[in-house]
Amino acid sequence: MPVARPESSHPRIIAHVDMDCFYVQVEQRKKPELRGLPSAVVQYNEWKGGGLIAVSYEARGFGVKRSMRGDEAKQVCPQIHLVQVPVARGKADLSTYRNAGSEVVSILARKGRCERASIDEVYLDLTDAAEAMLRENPPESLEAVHEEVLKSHVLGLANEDEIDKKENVKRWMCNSDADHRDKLLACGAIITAELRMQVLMETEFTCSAGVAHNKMLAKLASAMNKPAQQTVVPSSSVNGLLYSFPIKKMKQLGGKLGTSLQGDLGVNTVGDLLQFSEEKLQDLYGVKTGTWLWNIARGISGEEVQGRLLPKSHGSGKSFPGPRALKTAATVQHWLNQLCDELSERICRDLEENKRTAHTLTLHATAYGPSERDSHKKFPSKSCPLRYGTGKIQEDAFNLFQAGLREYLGSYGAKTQGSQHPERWAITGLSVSASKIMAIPSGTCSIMKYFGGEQRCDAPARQVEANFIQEAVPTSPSDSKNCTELECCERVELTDNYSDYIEDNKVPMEEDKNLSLLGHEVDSSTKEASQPHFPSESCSGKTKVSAQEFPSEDVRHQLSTARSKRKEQKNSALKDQGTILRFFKSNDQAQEPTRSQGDGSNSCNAIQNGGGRAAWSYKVDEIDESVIAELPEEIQAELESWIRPQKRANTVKRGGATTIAHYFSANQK
DNA sequence: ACGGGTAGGACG
DNA sequence: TCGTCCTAC
Repeated sequence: MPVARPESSHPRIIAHVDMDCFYVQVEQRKKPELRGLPSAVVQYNEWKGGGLIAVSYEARGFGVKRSMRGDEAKQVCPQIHLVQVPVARGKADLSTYRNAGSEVVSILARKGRCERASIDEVYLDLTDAAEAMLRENPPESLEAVHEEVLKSHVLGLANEDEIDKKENVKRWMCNSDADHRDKLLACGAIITAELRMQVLMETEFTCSAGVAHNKMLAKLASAMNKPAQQTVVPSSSVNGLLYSFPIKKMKQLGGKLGTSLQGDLGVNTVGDLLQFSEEKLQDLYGVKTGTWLWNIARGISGEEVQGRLLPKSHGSGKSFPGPRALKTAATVQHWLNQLCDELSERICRDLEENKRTAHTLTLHATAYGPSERDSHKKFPSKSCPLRYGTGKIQEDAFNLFQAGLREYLGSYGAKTQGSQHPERWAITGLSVSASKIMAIPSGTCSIMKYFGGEQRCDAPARQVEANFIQEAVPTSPSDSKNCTELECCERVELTDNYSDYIEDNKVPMEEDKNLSLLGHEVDSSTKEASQPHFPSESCSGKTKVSAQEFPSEDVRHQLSTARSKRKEQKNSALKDQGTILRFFKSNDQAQEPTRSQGDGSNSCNAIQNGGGRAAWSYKVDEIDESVIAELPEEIQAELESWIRPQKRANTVKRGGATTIAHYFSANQK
C-alpha cells in the first residue's frame, strides 16, 4: 500500500532505468541472429504454445502482446521467433535473467545510490553526481553534447516533434539562465545517458530511462519513450504531465485502489484527483493512503532510493493448473523437492557470493478441496526457521505443507485421516521462499560475551561443546537427528571448494507426523538485521569511454572488446571465490554489529590478548543444529555464520581432520 | 482453468 | 511476529 512520505526540500535527481523487453534481449545476446527480428520469450509451450513473458518491439509492431499464448502470437505474427525459457527441475528457471539483471545493476551502481527494484528495473539517486557535475563541469561549458543526450525527450519543451528538436534539447541542456533545478536535471540526463551507453557496451542491452526529481516521476518518464530512449521531467512540466495522465497507469493504482478511484470517485486522470481535499481522501482511504494520493496528484513523492542491490528474498514456485493439480502427498512432495532444490541452490549461492544467510523458510500453496465448496478457505502459508542443506529444506517444507494441509482441511481432515477415503484436496500452486536474509555478522564479540566469565575464549574445544550440548533442547521442525552428515549446497560451477554435496535421506511420508509440530516450528527469533554486505565490485579493466568518445563507428569494436572483458571478469570472478578460510580471514577485520545487552565487555577484553587475536577450535560435526535454536538470539545469528560455512569447509576436506581452527579478532565497535 | 514466476510492502 | 492481501513486472 502506498504510504505518504514528505518530499525533501533539497532537489534530488532520480533516474529510473528500465530494460527494454529484457528477457528477449538476454536471449538475443545468446543468439545474435535473433536481433532485429520479431521474437518473444515463452514458457511451457505445451499448452497453446506457452505463455509469452517478453515480446520484442518488432513483434509488438505486429500486435503481439504479453500474456498472449504462443499460438495467438503466431496467428498475428507468423514469422515470430519464440524462444523458450530455460527449464530446470521441471520448472521455469529464471536464473539467467536474474544474472543478467545483476550485470546491469553493477554498472548502474557506479554513479550513485542504486536500488534494484525488480529483475529489470533500477532506481538511481544521482543527486550527488549531478551536483558535482554542475560544480565542476557544467553543461553550459561543454562545446559538444553527446548525441545520446540530445536524443533525450524533455517534457514541456516546445515543438517536441520539430526537426530542430535536438537543437532545442541542446539549448535546454546548456542554458545558463536555467533554473537551478533544471540545470541539475540536465546533469542527471547527461549522467544517465552515459550510464545507458556504458550498459550497452558492457552488456549489449539497451534500456530506457526517466530522469526527474523523484521516483514516481522518473518511473512515469522511463515508460514514455521506449525502447532505448530517455525522458526528462522538468518541474515546470509536472502539472501538465499529470493532469491528463490515466490514474490506472500510476504505480500502485493499477489494481483495486485505482479501480475504486475510477468507480467510486469518477477519477480517471491524476488531475481529477486535485479536486479532493487531503482530508476527504484520508476519510475515504485512510490517513496514509489519502495523504499519498493527495501528494502524487501534485507530483510529490518523497520515497528515497533504497541502497539495495540484492533481493530481500528468494522464491521458487510453480503452478499446477486445472487437470494438472496435485492430488497426492507423494506428488506434492516430489514437486516440493524440486522447488526446494532450486531454492537451496540459490540461497547457497547468495551465501557464497554475498555472505548472506536466509533465516526463514515459507511455504505457500493454493488449493481447492472439500472446504472450498462452501467456504472460500485459502491454504494457509506456513513458515519456520530455515536450516541450510537441501535435504533439510525439503524436509521442513514438506512438514510445513502437511501442517498447512491439516489446517486447510480442518477438523474434517482429522476425522478421515487414514481412512480408506482420502481427502479430495488438490494443489494448484506451490512455492517456497527464503526470507529474512541478513549479512553474516562479522564480529565475534557476542559469542565471547555469552561464554564470558565461565568460559575462556581459548579454552579447549571440548568445554565449548559441552556448554552447547548441556543447554540443548531440540526444537527444530524435524526431530534433529544427529547431524553428523554434513551438508553442502550444490555448486557445480565452483569446482574449487564447494562441490561436495551429501544428499539427505529422503523423508519418508508419514501421514500422521507429529501434529503438534507446528507449535515448535514458529521462530520467535528477533534478530536485528545487520548491515548488508555488498559484493565487492570487481570491475577490473572496464572500458572507460566518455560520452564524447562514443561515435557509432566505434560501437562495434567496443562491443567486441567489452565482450571479451566480460569473459575475463567471469573468469576472475571464479578465481576470486576464495576458500572458506580466506573468507573468514578477510572478514575478521570487519565491524561488529551493534547489540544491546551488556556486562560482558570485560570478557571481550579478556580475549583481546595476543594482539587482539585468539585461536578457537572445536569439532564441527559434534554440534547439533538444534542446540543453536536454544541460544540467545544474538548468539544464534553469529554462530550460524560460523557453523554453517565451517561445515561446508569440512566437506571439502572430507575424510580428513574434522577440527578446524579459526582465527578471529575480538575487536569490537 | 490460468500469463507464470517472483518480488516487495502494508496491514492487523 | 506471522500470515494475508495487494501490487507490479
